[in-house]
Amino acid sequence: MPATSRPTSKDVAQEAGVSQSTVSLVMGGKWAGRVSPATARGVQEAAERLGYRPNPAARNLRLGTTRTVLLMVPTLTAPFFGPVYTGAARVATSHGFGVVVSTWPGEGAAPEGPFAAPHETIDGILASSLEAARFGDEALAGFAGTPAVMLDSGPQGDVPTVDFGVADGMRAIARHLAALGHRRFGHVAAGLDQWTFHARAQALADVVRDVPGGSLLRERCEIDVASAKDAAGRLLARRDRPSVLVCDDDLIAAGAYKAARARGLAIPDELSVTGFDDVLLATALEPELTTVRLPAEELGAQGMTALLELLAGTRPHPRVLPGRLVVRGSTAPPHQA
Amino acid sequence: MPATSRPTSKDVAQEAGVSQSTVSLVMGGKWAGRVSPATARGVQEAAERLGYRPNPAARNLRLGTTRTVLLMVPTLTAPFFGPVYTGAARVATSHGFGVVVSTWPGEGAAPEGPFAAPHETIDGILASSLEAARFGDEALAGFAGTPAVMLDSGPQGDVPTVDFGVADGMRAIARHLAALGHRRFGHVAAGLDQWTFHARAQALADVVRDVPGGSLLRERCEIDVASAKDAAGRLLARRDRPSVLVCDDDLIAAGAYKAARARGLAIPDELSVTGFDDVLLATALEPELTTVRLPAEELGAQGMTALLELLAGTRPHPRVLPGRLVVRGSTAPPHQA
DNA sequence: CTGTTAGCGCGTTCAC
DNA sequence: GTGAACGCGCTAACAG
Repeated sequence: MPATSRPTSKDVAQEAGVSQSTVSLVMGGKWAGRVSPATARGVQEAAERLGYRPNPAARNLRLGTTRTVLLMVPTLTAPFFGPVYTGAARVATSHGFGVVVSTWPGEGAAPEGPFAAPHETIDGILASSLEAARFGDEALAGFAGTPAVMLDSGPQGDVPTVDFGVADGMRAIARHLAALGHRRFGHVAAGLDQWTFHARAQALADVVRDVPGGSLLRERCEIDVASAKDAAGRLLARRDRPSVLVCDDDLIAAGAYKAARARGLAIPDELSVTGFDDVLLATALEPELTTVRLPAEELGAQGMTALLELLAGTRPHPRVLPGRLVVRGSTAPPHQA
Repeated sequence: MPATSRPTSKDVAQEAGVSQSTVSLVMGGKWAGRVSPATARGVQEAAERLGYRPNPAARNLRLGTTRTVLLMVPTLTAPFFGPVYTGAARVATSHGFGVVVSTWPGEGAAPEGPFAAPHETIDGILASSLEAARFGDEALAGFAGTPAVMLDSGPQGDVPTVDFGVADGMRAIARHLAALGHRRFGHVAAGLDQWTFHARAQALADVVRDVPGGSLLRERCEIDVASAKDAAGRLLARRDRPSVLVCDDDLIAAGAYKAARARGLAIPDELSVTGFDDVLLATALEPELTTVRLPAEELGAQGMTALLELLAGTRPHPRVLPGRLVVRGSTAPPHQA
């Protein structure tokens, strides 16, 4: 056969002098007691010799399944989502599944037809960190029929979820700060319409309300260092300047560091700063950042586990992954002004 | 039909009262002058009503093409590869292609059969940052037949490549440092057997050799903050301590910062530090890092462009993307001891 | 133990 | 302008 096109199972059958079905059985690895060892080895050798590999498209068509799931994330540029993939891929691999990643289609890219995103043939979807604005159109119409699990997107109607215990995490931060003696809280909040950020804001407000003499100011920003620096700067410029900046994300905290430095405020002696997520950056900063560790890899792993259950016909229970307060060097009792 | 299984083109045909081929023509968008507008609209409405989407597996099998390419990277946890994906996806999308990501199979995971990595049906492969050790087995046997482009893996035999001008970048750093008056160079090198790191080491050595009275010490480490801190610490503990630490990666530079801080050395007054890549971290550090900006997104974009050319039958020319020296606050003339 | 047969859903001839 | 028939490569029944 020409070298230009790949050999098919028919070619292998011919080469080995058997029928296609025998080839299929041998390649499928389930010839135990159905094909003679001699014949099987002959087939394997023929396949090897020809460099044969089953055509996945044909296999998928016949089987109606691809053993592949799609992980959709808002972006791969943010440091948070790499580990999510890693966790998902680990679990998937151990069950003979593959994972492909896609990012949510951008603003401009009008999805042609319902759910144009994956060119892929997939068995299920892991949808991470969905924006609230997307729920209506996509989560319902988009996934149409495809088994899906939503990650880090808050409690949903009828689709299984895996979420972080962000409220508990934020409360832990706030209580840690209150115990240190802080009263004037500044919240540098992510300006994204996502469940997780709403939950963080709510939890922080709840705790501060119960702090005697407690006050809370809020500024919103993008999740990038420059924007966060601006927002933090606005907070620090006030006469009633907060003694602590509670940031919705470690990246935002990095911006807060820069704003503090720009005003000559020492961390943690004159200003405490906290982050959220505990990405790599948190320990690269000086001083190292007090933050809440969100088990991103575990999110991917648990999500995949739930999706696999779903594909197997079981209805997975909702999962909540606790965040853990990690106290490092960026928090201290407030400066006595 | 039952709600459990997705509608097929046959269902649409029946619903619209036409034949399958008519449906195929209309859905394919090429019914210009072959199907009456009235019929076409009827088909489209029927498809809409049923929520019909062509079965990708069947389409792939028939067409022999998937309009999907695979991007393989060493890891998604490192901050560098997100932008690579973004750039590749941007170009692919504009040509009607999709991108799926995979990481190189881990050490333990023995690839079953030749190239087990993608469960996917793909038209081509973008292989990024291959380790030299992998070349023999994978690059040759692995891609067997599949059109591939190698990214950031150095010049290859017969497969098209896109690389960074890392040697030029490293020379720019070294000359910048030499011009500031530095003589004692320390190289905190990544202990990975990749082309890019060999090229960096070579370029640095070349420049230092031509610096009058120049000396060069080298320590290797993993690409993570803790390991880099150790390696940098070993360099700083020497009697003939370098006046500058040239780091193979921004992450490594972050470790160098910590080592410096641990020894009470002020950056840049008592010690200069440089990075490589210019990831997000570079501007989050204090002082901001002097580094070489590697256009990661452009790497993905150019790689995809080359792969698309390859798929179209053209032989793409090798591409080299220049790195640009970005001088920030972490470099200064050496301290007069 | 092995070979023959049928059909997954689609796109594309070729008749009408 | 439209429909019937065929085959992509594979696997699962069923015969032998």
